Amino acid sequence: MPPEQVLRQTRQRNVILQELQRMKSHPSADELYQRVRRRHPGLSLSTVYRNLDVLSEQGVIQKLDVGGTQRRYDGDLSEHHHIRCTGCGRVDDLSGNLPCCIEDAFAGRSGYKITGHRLELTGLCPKCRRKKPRR
Amino acid sequence: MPPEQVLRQTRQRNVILQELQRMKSHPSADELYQRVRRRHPGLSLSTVYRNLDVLSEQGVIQKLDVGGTQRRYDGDLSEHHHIRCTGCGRVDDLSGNLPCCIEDAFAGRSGYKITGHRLELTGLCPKCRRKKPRR
DNA sequence: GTAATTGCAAAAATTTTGCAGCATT
DNA sequence: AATGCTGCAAAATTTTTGCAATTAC
Repeated sequence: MPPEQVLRQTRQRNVILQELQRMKSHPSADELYQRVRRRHPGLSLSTVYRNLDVLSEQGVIQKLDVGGTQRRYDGDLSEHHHIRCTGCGRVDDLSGNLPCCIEDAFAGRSGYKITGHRLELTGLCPKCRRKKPRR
Repeated sequence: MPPEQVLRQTRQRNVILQELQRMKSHPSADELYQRVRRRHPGLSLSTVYRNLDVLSEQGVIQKLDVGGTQRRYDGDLSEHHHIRCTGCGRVDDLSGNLPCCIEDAFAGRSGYKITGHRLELTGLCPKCRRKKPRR
């Protein structure tokens, strides 16, 4: 087991974290970079990336599963949801649909006109369950 | 309004679609490309991309929202879900959580050990609702 | 014949990495 | 002093685009 790296406090890290926490939206690395830059001109984009990685590893922020790495395609148009294994990244289908009362309950106050929903469960698939009892 | 482009049948398009529909997983463009290549060596990756675009525009397949374009980050760790506007791409938060009976109902037969879930609703935000009454 | 489609190569966009110097502990 | 962090530049990855030739309709 690695000796559990200790995070240091740097101006860059602080500004990045502050700015992210204050933004209501869910910015991409570059959007955040543009913002942070105003308060800290010298800062580089790779520092933003590196900090977002570290901070999400530590559970201080979260990397949304939406966006990033490769886009995925599905040839099956029937209503179904997905379950993604956090161990190996494999994605399986879940049949069935969300009761629409749930949809309504969430959306009621948002002002949106709802057109669809997607539920993604995360977990460990049977294979990874066996492999890593920890985590 | 553009004159509604007519899709043609090409060997490439057919193979790409067939292969995607037959795969149980949710491949990325490149994974699909590697596969399709075996049956159709000359085919190029850009053709795969272009077809995936066209086919999903036509609603023949779906582009999963997971992955692609830019990764997004969230400084808010509390349990909440998101609603994404299909008009302008804006993402808002929805507070509240999914009753865990729902989680169980979906996951029961999957063999996964569930660790989390993410619900993403899609719709038109108030602004886009006003702008485009159509679509 | 017309317009959609393809392959290729080049470009764009996004993310990761190597490295030398700097900063925090 | 030790090692984590930063900036920069370069590389790697993923996706898009221009263009001339080909193909479906």
